[in-house]
Amino acid sequence: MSGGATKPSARKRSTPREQIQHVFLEQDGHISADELYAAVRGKHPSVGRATVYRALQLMVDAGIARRVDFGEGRLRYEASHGHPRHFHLICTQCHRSSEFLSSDVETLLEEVSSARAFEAAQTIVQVHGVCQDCRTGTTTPALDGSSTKRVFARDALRVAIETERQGLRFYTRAARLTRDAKGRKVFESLAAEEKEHLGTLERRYAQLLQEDPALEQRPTFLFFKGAAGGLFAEGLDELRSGVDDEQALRIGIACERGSHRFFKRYGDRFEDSEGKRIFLEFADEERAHLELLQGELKGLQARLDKRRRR
Amino acid sequence: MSGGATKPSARKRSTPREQIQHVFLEQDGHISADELYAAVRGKHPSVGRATVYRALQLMVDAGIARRVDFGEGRLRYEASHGHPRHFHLICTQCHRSSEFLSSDVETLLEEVSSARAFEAAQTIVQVHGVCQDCRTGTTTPALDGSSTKRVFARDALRVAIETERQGLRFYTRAARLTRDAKGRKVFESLAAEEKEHLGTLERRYAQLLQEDPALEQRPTFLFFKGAAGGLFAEGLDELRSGVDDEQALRIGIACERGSHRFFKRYGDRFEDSEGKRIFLEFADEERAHLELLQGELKGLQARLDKRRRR
DNA sequence: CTCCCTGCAAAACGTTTGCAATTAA
DNA sequence: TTAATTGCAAACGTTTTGCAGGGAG
Repeated sequence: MSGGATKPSARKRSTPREQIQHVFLEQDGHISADELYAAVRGKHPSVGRATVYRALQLMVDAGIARRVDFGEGRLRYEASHGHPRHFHLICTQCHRSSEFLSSDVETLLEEVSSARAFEAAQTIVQVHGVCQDCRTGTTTPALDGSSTKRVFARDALRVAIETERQGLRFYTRAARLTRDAKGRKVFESLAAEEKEHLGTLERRYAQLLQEDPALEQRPTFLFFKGAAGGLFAEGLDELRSGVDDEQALRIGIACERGSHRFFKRYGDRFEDSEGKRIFLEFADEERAHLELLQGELKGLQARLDKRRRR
Repeated sequence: MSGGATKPSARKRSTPREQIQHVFLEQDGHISADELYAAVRGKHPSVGRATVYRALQLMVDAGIARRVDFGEGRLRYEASHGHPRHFHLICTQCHRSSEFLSSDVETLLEEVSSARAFEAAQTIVQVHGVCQDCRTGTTTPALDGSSTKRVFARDALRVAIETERQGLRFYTRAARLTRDAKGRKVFESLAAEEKEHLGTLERRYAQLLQEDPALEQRPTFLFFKGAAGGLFAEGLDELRSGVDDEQALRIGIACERGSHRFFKRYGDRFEDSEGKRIFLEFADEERAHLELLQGELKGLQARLDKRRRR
């Protein structure tokens, strides 16, 4: 655990540890210690098995690698850089695994932990079974590292775009319903803002598609449901049943707060990546809206107070 | 066998394999092979380690035991009889684990599997972290086998009672809204039925509490949310917005179908237990309601058709 | 007699450690 | 010089296996 901060500067061209790390990082998927040892031996025949184990341990400590245990009786390792933490679907026949993330599952598990006063540090979710390829005989190529990143960015964008759309519908409707002129203006400007940002997100999405035309066909990585989308939808429902200006503001505030929290929380917890950036930028956007609405609510209340006093 | 010398009369009454199984079944919680070996040796010193491993494998094959891997570098085993499958909260400090089940998480994971065309066989969910006791210094006694069963029954009853209550409210309101005399009668009789059944369930709950007065304080085992409760609640919402007889019937049918499916699916998948029985009985109840409503819908449509033709 | 079960010891397996040699600072 | 790093081999803990002895049908 000790000599962390100092860099083991150039002693040879590269030390065995650096060689191992280099070989590790160019692997895709989940590699076992022995597989890594073999790969390293291919390039650097003098490296010992123990050094590989020690290097893996160090990479795990440094956050470069993550240990995964599929219950095979041996451990596997995956590169963590740019990869969000995730769950696994593990095929018992071909022993390949595919990754996914469900923010809804994570939320539920947090609720369970909290109900038991349990301080969760790490969550392992594995679904063991038979994959599509093994059942149908087709062959879906495994995702390499850069594809995974793009898929993650794609899904993050989809969540953001979907939320943005719901936000836009919400503010358009709220503007229509609001009688107070100033309040209406706020909703109108928010709607305009959402529209513009929606355009930005959609352009980014299109750009991502250009980088990888097959991207849209790739299976979903990030599953979300109630998490963020549900919030604005709920607000929309409430708007439908007829509300006054103040209530509309309050509903908007609740939506933006929920949305901000969701994107902030998940963005913070992702590894550094395009997907992370998308989430955090979106969280900022939502917070700005939140603050605008909060200010507007105060203003509205002040005006109402004044009117009442007269 | 060496037993001949030590035990004069009742020798050879049970084979080592039976002895191991017997000792295994009287253990609580998750036991490792070595711990079981030690426990068996306490009663039957001649049993070999390999026989313990072989017996465990056979019990797993026979469905008596379940393997669990907490990533400690060794496997653990738990008795499966009467225990529903479940997820784990695992304390990294005291190495104890507690169990829970979330039907919502299961549902979400099924959706993910289905989206990936993955045929799920087994789902592992482990939350690693620090338990309440280790953080606060208190000591919560571990649940023994019979307590776990009672907690499970308690939670199953709670889900059933909650669903029943929502059903009662739903039918009471539906009866009030229905103009067609025959349809109203159906809703009224359904409401009466739900009321009576609710009483039965509540009596069963009270009885369970008598068996273990501390039962109500024990932490939740079965987490449920949208799964069943949400269904009737949604139906109630729809009723509120004003519907005609036919729509009310359709909403009721949707609710009962959802409810039936939920209880049937989970009941089927539980190990044999009080909780399982509660779920399956409830599923039957809901199916009966479903059929009644479907018949009533047909009748109503026939009457409407007749009226229209005239 | 055959067949399966058993206990013991040995092997297998992935992983860690002791140690002496090597290297960098 | 000192401290860290390495390769090798041995040790480690868990689990499986080979095998010969025994019991039951």
